[in-house]
Amino acid sequence: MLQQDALRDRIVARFDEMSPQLQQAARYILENTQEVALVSMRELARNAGVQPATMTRLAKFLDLSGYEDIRAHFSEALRLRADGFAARAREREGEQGQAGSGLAHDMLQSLSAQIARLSEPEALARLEGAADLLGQARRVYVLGLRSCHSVAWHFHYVMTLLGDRTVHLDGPAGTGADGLLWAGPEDVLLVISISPYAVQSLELSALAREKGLSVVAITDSEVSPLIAISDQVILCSTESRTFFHTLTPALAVSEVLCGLMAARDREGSLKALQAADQHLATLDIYANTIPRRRI
Amino acid sequence: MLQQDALRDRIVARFDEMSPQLQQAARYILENTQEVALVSMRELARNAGVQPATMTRLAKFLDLSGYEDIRAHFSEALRLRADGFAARAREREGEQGQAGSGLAHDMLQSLSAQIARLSEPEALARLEGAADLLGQARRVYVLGLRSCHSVAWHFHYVMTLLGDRTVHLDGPAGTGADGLLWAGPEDVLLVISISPYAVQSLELSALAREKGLSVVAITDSEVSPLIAISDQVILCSTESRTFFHTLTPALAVSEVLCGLMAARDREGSLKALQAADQHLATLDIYANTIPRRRI
DNA sequence: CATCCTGTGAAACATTTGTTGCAATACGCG
DNA sequence: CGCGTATTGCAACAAATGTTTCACAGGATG
Repeated sequence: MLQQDALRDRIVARFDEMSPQLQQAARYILENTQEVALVSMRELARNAGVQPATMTRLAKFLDLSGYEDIRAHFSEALRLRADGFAARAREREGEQGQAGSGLAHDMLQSLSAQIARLSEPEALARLEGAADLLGQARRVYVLGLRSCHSVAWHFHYVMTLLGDRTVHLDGPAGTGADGLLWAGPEDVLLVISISPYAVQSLELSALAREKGLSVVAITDSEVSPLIAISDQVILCSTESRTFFHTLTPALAVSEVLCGLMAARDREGSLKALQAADQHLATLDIYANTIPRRRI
Repeated sequence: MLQQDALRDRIVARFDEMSPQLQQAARYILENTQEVALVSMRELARNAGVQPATMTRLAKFLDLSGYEDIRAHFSEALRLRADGFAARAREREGEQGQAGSGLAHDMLQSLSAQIARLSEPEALARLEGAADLLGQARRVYVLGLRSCHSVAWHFHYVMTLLGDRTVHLDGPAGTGADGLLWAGPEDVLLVISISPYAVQSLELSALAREKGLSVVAITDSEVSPLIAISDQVILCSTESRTFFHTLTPALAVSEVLCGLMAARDREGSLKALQAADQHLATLDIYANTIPRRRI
């Protein structure tokens, strides 16, 4: 256990002052950390050869309000560890009076973990597979509606800098779907959709499939309706402590896909980017200082 | 998840036969596996937005004797997973040297770290400050062009679900800027811009400032031109191992801002979201299965 | 239209949980 | 030995858990 663990340290530090029974309980906890999170206090006490009350007393002895605090602590530790998340101690010591003051911190930690989880071997394999498919396509149609628009658009935008192979299936006046008109079996549809799934995204994906396109899906669950009709699926978490779903992991996925595709053809990508740079330069799109006002 | 997981597979396999409520429960379990082991059934049900009884019913549906079987299974999985963690970490170190194929892994690790860095005290303080300012505004104008469009739009989209205070400064036919016409000192401009900075973003921000608006900026550097004209600045890294900049941290920031603002007024937010849900439901925007084709 | 059926929410249920008060015990010290 | 203190076990407690039951709503079927 690499991470700093305040509670664990406290137990060790005060171990000598404890009564024999408390020591027995404490010893068992130290040696079976994860059990604390996984079983009830009574069962833990049973396994430790100790009375249930002793666990409560141990908690009080450690200046905690009750056994629940012990469990909460080790639960959190286990959560983080199972996340495969590089140990980052959560110091909850100073809970500010403000409601939701720790929210930002929690959200960011959680996002960081969710993205880290994407770098597990299985997810990586899926990313590679998807990049393969997208890389071979004659044209890549990108579809993401409502909340997923941001991801779809960003993917399209980046790919635009690398060439003109991508088509964004969106547009004013509901003409988005028209883009599929000339699509065929050599093409690929990249669809991003999370629960609740926009009907139109599902319909268009099904249509694309019928037209013979391959389908790559970025979605949120193994039971997403997109799974059935997709050749490659990338799953990303959307859980958030807020009222809404997060799209940050999905965006990360789309950026990785762009990165992988660009890496397949370094030469071409560089040349394309130079062309894009030049194009944008002649249009005076960018600046580094606040421009004086043209009146 | 490398290991075979019979129960998980069974859930996925029989998902289609489930009733909507069962599906919702099953979906949550699939996406939050570890929570099953760590919290009580009732709490799990609460988080999944489902009645406690539904969890029991799900267990029965899966031919188990009760919910306890589900928990036992995922507990065991988590136990194994946590045990295997040390080994896996060592594996990960070994993989580092690989070229090309490690790109995805590197990118994700790096993104994870960048976001984690945002939860440092100073960044958190800035986030709180920005949320304060945005929360007090009569109206929030959101501006993000080119690559930053995705972030701006996502912020606007989420805030739309919470009310009608935000105005997205973008639109077809170059009319985006017109939105500022009626803006005044009680309003706030949220501008997202990273290097290279779009001229128009800078111009509009300067204009907003002249009209008396407060300015909150999400940008990438302490020497960003936006710093000079902003009341609150949130810095986020855009470094990436690819040819392009990453916007994932910026998106994370925007989601945190949304989260903070929603948390200030839980009541109002919940009510607004319910209204939005109802609105979208009556429009039949969403579905959970691929719709049969309307011919 | 009546009828069945399935899916759902709410309430009641027995059980288990974590906690606490109290008596029994062990132990140190004069 | 006697006494006081600290530790322990036990039993009772309220709160929660997981389960079951029942009634109702909505859709299909005859």
